[in-house]
This record gives sequence, structure tokens and C-alpha cells, in this order.
Amino acid sequence: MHLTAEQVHDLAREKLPEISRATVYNTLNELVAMGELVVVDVVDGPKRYDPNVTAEHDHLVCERCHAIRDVPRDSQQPSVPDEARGGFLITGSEVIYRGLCPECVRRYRHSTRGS
Amino acid sequence: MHLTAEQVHDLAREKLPEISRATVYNTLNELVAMGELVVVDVVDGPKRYDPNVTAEHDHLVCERCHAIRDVPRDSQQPSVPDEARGGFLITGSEVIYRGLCPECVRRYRHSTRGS
DNA sequence: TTTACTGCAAACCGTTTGCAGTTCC
DNA sequence: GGAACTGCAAACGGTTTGCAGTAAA
Repeated sequence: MHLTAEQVHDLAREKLPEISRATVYNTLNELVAMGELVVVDVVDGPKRYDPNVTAEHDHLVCERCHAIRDVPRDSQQPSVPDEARGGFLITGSEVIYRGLCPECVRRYRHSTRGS
Repeated sequence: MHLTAEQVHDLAREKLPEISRATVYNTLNELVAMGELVVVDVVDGPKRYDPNVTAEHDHLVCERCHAIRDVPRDSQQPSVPDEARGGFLITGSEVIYRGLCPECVRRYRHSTRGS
């Protein structure tokens, strides 16, 4: 569930065939401002919109196909050493794990004739 | 040192007044492909280009002015619980800390007449 | 009648691409 | 001549904005 605005538009058109892109973008922006959605902008290309579940979670990103998967945050929070913080006020953090999704791992194995 | 392509263009023009945007973009892309630069794409707007220092580091991002600061990664790597990995092959990770830079903290204090 | 909302098209920003004109071998 | 490069302008993808029209209060 990390849809691009275009995908949301396609879905919306199933119910409201006349709805325009502008309306979708405007509505998405409002929902983000209201805190109902969260923008996930961890890959090139269009932004992804994510329902704002309250549980903190991080993201696994496939470098090959740009799939995004949520992962729960493991027990300890990442932290910045005090001396490196230098007056910066930190209000939140997010971990982006990059790699290959299972499908792309499989495709990669095929493409390299390796065992 | 997290310059946008535009800023690089401006700098380049000090030495080569005729250089075009296209050339800057092309060269930046080559340097990224060669591994000399790294793209830092953690804020809205243009990508930032970072000289590829080998030490792993994370990023502190000011939500207000979009300043980016490098922070060394603290001892332990973030990790994904096995059962959440689900076949994903993880090759790297990056932590993005969001908050306010010292200048914006100061500005914020002023703007809220609070103690 | 005023307000809120819509679709549409045009504008926008950051980036890439096609093309014609160099320069160097 | 051909390869490698450049600047320029146009195109591109994703998003925002201005405007005119409509529906609702």
C-alpha cells in the first residue's frame, strides 16, 4: 500500500470516472496536511502515499523494481552521538534499507546463470 | 557539501562561464555512475550530490530549511527482524533523522514568543 | 448569492534528450 | 573522416496553479 498519485487516480476513477488528476493531487495534499496520509519519498520517481498507521516503521526498498515494504522497527531506536548533533533538534527518524525484493533476487539469479 | 545540480552549475560557471546545465547534469550522472559522487535524495526538491566519502554515515535533515548534515553512524547497524525480511536481500541501509537545524530552532523560538 | 469544489489546461520545476556545432586524433 | 564533447533548446515526468463552470448552502 504505497500508491503513487497516478495509481490513486486510477483507483479513484473506478468509482468516479470523471475525477481529474488535479483533484486527486489536491486531495492527497490535504490528507497529508491533516495527517491521514504520509508521504514516502524514498525512491526516484513519483512520491508514494501511505495511510498513516501510528506504529513506527521503516522501509525496505528494492533498488531494481522500486517495490517498498514496511518493516516494524526493531527494539532500539537509532541514535546520533551527542557530539555529532551540534544543536540539531531531532524529532524523528526513519531507516531505509536498500536491496532486492524476492522476485528481483530470483530474476537476478536467472540472469547470471550462477548456481 | 550537499549541493544541488543548480548550485554545482553556479560554481562551475565561475570557472567556465559558458558551461551549460546539460553538461553539468551529464557530468554529475557520470560521476555518480563512477562512484565518485553519491546522490542524497532525502528532501523534497532537487537531488543533492555528495562526494563519496567511504565512511558510512547518515543524514540529519532540517524540515524547515532543508539543510542536510552528515552524521557518523553509531556503533551498531540498524537491522530488520528476520521474520519481517521475507526474502528481501538487504545490501545497505541509511538513517534519516528529521528535525530542526540550530538556526531554525532559534527562529522558531523567536516566532513563538515562548521563554 | 456566496461559497466550496470540480475539471481542464497551462504552467511549473528538475532533469533528460536530440541535435547541430565544435575540437581533437 | 570519425570520436568525443559541448551548448542550446525542446521534451519529459511529476506536480501545482489559474480559471471558468457547477453544485450546494
